[in-house]
Amino acid sequence: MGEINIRTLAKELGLSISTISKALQDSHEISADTKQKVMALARLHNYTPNPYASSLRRKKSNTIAVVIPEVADSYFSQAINGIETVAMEKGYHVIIYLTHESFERETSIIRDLGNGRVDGVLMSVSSETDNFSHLKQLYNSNIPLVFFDRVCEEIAVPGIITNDFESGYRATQHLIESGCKKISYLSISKELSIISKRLEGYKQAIADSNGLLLKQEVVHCPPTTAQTRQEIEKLMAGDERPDGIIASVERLAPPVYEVCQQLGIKMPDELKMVCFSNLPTVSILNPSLTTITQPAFDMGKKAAEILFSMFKKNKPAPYKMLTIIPSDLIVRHSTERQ
Amino acid sequence: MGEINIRTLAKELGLSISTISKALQDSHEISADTKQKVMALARLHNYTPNPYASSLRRKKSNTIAVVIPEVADSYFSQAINGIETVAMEKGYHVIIYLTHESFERETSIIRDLGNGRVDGVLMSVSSETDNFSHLKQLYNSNIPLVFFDRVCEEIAVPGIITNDFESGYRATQHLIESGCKKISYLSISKELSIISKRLEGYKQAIADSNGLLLKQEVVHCPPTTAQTRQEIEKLMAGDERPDGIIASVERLAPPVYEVCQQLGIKMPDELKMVCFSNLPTVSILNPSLTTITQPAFDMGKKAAEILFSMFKKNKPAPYKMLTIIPSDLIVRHSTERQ
DNA sequence: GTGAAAGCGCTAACAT
DNA sequence: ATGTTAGCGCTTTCAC
Repeated sequence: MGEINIRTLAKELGLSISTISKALQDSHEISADTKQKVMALARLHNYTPNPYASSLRRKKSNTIAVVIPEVADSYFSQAINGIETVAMEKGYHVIIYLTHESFERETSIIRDLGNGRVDGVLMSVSSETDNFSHLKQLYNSNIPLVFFDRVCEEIAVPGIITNDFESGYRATQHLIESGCKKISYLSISKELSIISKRLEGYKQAIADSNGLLLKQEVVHCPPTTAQTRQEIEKLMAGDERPDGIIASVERLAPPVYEVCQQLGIKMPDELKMVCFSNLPTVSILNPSLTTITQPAFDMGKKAAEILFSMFKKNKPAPYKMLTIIPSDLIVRHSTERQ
Repeated sequence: MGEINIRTLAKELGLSISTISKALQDSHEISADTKQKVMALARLHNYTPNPYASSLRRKKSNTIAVVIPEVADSYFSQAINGIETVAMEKGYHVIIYLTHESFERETSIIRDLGNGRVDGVLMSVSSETDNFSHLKQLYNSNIPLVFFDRVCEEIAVPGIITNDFESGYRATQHLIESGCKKISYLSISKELSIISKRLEGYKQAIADSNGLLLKQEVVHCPPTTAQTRQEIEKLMAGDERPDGIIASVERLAPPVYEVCQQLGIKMPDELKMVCFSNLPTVSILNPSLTTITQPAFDMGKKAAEILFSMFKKNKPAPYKMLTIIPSDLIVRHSTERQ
């Protein structure tokens, strides 16, 4: 830490500490002349007030936490861009915490967030999370909390989501219209709100397709790539293999392509797929991949905006308000009708 | 911020403030019995010491900054995972700052980092950066700094890099061996160390292929997707279009595929490409993409480890030490010889 | 328009 | 083994 502080500046200018402080904050109590001098000296020394002293005194950290399962994921990294846009604009700092889909890590991260380190928390819950006491505790410590994408309905705070049910429905309907008779749904969690809503949409679409005799099936994909790959091999090597797949998150698409290549299954002839994905390369895959594309940047941006609105004390807390930003179904070759 | 603090605990237990503080730090001065009671009460109230008060007193923030151009990039997001692994283990917090390749943003971020907010900085410089006074200033304020990937050679601090020259050489050599006669190099910056080293490798490989009469050409790709797309269209629609491309960063690959599709240029028959990329989807592209794959996670991890080693005062500063972790050339169909 | 002084919550000498 | 106290660097009342 630098050895020059507000006291040094005060001495150097023959002014009091409080005058320096006020001048640096451009207070109207201070004469233009003094402000000039103070600012100039501060710039000269490359001085900015110690953020920890300032935060301690003000009881405000100018920092928010973003708690997500993974950063190497196009949805989350784009959401971070949205969050960072508004944080930057407001002069806030963003601490990133990664749970790697582990309940234990999530718990220990959240428990460390109630002590004033951050002014607010933006969060997407891990796929393992089925107990919410850590979140309730955070909620009870009165620190503003906003969920995005993977919300937790047990906690009465705002959430930014996309139209997951409808997206699951449209994806499935699209596969049915493309001629699929047996559609499998690749899941990653029984707990996650988004995954189950997408699943409900899928089920509803199948139910609504009376008379088309569609088989349905939910395949649970484990967290590691290798395990997921095995699960998909098992699925595709079986006698009753599907002719349509809904992949509920982007990391599930590559193993499907790989298994198809390995087993000589032709897409879209023998298998059609829709994937929830924001990857920039979906359009140049072989075949190009039909996707449900989420408004990741906008969801992150909106979540941050709502969090910042909660910082204004006078404003009433937006109790459990849900903001829905719709996703797009983008049709490409992986679902082309034969 | 919570209203319960160390004083509350002290009163509640009839002990002094300092006893509480020491007990919470598991000091050997405190009896096992007292520790028990203190820990229990702290847990009951979900109390942890105010990090800002603690940081102010200790002159240590337990926080590091990661300054990168972009997070929605597989290299940087994987590097963050490596950084986070070691930060988590050491009980450190990670603040992310995004420059979006803007020199101005980079400068203002760095200028705000000399005041004790973080104990150290990990950084990859922006492609616009050609003046290093902000970095020198940070260096002069004695806060530990480590570069990874995009290092700045003007500053005498450690850097973690990969074998960029050799990778550029091998990529080019591979294209030559696959029969290319005119190889274009897609650049994103004239300043960036990594880009120019890869470029030198490219030039050297061409120079070393005496007698094969290879044409070379460097195409500069602007920051936006649309502009890059135009640049590549111009390149590929021209009379003397290349039969080989080295794409120096991953975001340059999709537009090449798209332009080829649009103009009916067949890969790898009429155009072969090698791309510096860590995208998980390269193997399922059409055709699958030959890549130089960087050890992103390991580079992030190593950078963090070196930064943490600099925190130990007794250790000598690792003056301008360069750590090189090699990349892999992974051959796929985009460079298949006809 | 400027200054003196209290105190944010904590840690670490230094008592005892 | 426990307690007293100074002070980290800053902001903010309150006085002048």
